[in-house]
Amino acid sequence: MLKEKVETKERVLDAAVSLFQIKGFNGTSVREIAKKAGVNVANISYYFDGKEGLLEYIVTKFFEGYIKEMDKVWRSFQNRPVRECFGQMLFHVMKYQHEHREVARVIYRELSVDTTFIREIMSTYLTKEKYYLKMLLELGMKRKEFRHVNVSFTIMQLKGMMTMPYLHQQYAAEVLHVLTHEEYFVTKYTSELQQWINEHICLPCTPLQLVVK
Amino acid sequence: MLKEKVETKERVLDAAVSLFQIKGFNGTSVREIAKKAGVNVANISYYFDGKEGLLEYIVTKFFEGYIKEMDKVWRSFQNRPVRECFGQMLFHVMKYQHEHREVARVIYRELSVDTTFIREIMSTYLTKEKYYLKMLLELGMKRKEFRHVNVSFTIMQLKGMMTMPYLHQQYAAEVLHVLTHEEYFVTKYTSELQQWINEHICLPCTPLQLVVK
Amino acid sequence: MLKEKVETKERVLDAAVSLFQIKGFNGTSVREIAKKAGVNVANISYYFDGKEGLLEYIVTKFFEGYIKEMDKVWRSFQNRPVRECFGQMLFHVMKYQHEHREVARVIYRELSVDTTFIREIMSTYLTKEKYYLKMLLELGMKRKEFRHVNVSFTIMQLKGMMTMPYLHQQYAAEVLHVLTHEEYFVTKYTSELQQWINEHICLPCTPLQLVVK
Amino acid sequence: MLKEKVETKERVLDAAVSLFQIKGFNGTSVREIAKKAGVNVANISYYFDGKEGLLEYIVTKFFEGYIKEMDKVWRSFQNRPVRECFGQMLFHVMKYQHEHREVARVIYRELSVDTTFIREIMSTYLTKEKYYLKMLLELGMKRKEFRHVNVSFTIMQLKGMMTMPYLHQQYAAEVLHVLTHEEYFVTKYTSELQQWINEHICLPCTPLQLVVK
DNA sequence: AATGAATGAGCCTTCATTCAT
DNA sequence: TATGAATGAAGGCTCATTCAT
Repeated sequence: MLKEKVETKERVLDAAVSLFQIKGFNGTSVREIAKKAGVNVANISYYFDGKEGLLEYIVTKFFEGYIKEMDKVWRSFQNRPVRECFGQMLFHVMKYQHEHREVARVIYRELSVDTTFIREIMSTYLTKEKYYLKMLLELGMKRKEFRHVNVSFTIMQLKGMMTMPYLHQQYAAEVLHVLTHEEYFVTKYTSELQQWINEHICLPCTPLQLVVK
Repeated sequence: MLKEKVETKERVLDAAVSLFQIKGFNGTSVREIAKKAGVNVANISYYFDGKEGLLEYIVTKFFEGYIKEMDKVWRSFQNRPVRECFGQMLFHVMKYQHEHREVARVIYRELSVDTTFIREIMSTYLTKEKYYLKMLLELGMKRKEFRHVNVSFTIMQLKGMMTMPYLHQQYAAEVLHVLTHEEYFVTKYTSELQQWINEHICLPCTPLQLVVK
Repeated sequence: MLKEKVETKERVLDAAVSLFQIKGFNGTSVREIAKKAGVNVANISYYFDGKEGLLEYIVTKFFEGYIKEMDKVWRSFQNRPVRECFGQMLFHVMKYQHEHREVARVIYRELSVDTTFIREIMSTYLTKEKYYLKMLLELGMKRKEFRHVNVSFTIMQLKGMMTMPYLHQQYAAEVLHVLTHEEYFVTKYTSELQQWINEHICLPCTPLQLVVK
Repeated sequence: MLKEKVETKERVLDAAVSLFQIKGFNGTSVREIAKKAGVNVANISYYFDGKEGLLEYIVTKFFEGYIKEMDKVWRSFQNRPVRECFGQMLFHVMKYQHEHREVARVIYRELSVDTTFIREIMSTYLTKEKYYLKMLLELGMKRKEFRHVNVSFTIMQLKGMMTMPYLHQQYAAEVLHVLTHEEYFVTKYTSELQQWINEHICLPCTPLQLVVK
């Protein structure tokens, strides 16, 4: 049936993400995935053209949505205060990341290895992300909304803070006793980051209004 | 000769770290390591009791030194202003991490997978690290040096910022065009983090003196 | 094809028995087996879950049939003279052993090593075999058909004589110049054993009728 | 010291026999042997020229003593009744075997595999053993002491009964509950075998006197 | 005589993939 | 679309042995 067909692909994706997230891409075998998904191994090659293709599909889909979120914010805020746009961007990206937190954990880990595919991801999606952030920061600085900051360093710090709870979810849970998958967490953590922007980036006279959806 | 014997073990370690860092633990085969080290494969089992043991050796050694750095700072600063101790701790840990930046990349990546060994590392070294940070933060708050902050969130943000340039070294280089292995970088980035502490944690009246070495 | 599928498994079995018999279980590598069977090595793990599983399959199958033979005789002879049943049992077991003489050689050798699996085999099949023999001997003694003999010793002697030509087939051939695989041999040797039963176990008045099928 | 030197060789032998007996020759590694013996692995190659040489040493030593026992009996009994000589031979061989029962288990198992070395053993020691047995049997038949029996079959039966308790020591213990290492056992079992000779081989008029040392 | 380091060959198993069905 | 059989390559590990000391 038609329904079944779609399901197989979806079930493979779910199983793969769930396993990659815990054991890593190279630590997971296609047989495990197929078993967890309750389908035949050959389907993985059939639908994704191999294990590698499966990862590529997952990563690409994630970043496609990720950039779309940024794009959406950018297009709707173009002429308002930069700080608002920046805050909104942060908020929506965090929300998106939270909704795809298992995939995020997989991706942020795999981004740290050096393969051709990862380089491609960097030169497309991550460069695009950087473009948005840099543009906003520079615009804010130009408009005297933001202090003069080192763009790269700021992005690095921001990305470090943003990815930490999802990449190191287990550390958060077992060492810090913070359950990063809870709805409450992402809300609270995001406003901490927005506060950081306020303190660290915005010029003091005009504080950023926290806009939560 | 005595010198030779030590060399084999050391060469395996170097080769392993270098490869793990780029391809990941599971993405690297023992044969590759042995080949790169210019020694026989069997030496890996001989010296480290298998590939797993090799990783454990590397990780343990790194954290042993890591905690030692924190401990050293803690013992020499006990009765001075907390902000100084906190700043010194950050500085020395960043320095240590920079000196072992390849290992750091391996470790921060592997920390994100779920294995018995990683859980052990968390419950020993990372719990110890958290203990120091938490203690200092709470002491600072008690002494009215620090603002009242959420300890776990603060640690998460701090650790996110600290690990980012080394875990995602390639991203830093290729997307942000920041060469995180340069001496200059670590100095500059560390003072950014210290500034963050000043702004975000310290109460405004008494700014932290940046103490570099 | 259906025929092909069965063949692979069967060919592995044949090759394995043939090699185990000559070189021993531990002296045979899976690659040799696969090569001799003309199939890929991976099939051994695929079909038998590893080399160990292959042996277990062979041994279990052999003893399953072995006990079945004894059982069959037991069920059809229940109320006739014990000596007849005993003789029939010997005859059918020898016949079964002869038909599976290669497997028998493998098994009688491996039975002499100490592994968990072998202990399991002993506590199931060999205990069952002993049960039949003991029962018959005791029944015969009770009915005054048999002399009073030490059951354990008798079983040991009998089993020693029965297994010798197959376990030490090569000795039989090269030293004694007896070709134990010949049809003629098993017939002759079995009647010698039946004669032994007559002389050693049966009371003289009522000699056992040799019943050859 | 001198004492130590001898000890190393002896300790390797003891450890080897003990392990071979339980795990088989191919199932035992030289490292295990060295570890159990408490000596360095290289000593095995040093003293026995490799693992194979170790086995050859053990086997040869055993059979050297074995044949010596037969020879001794043969030389001292030459002109007395054959049955006595035959009985004495059986007795001394069983005694020798019992004293070297661990080695015996190793050897009888390894005799069943097909290697060049085993063929050599067969064509020397086992052929010699057969020569003695055959000679005695034929002499007895000639002198009308023995019934006319098939020499090869008789040897096969006899050897089967003789080796069974030592090769399948574990079977004897765990299935038949007979502890074949006990002094009592060998005495009792040997007289059973001598009785077998009486019944099966000797002509009834002149029974064999059981001579136990 | 005895050692510990080091080797190359080989071990069994598992991998991702393909193929006929 | 989905399967189970089958594959070649590669995985990590252990083997018996050698060598300088």
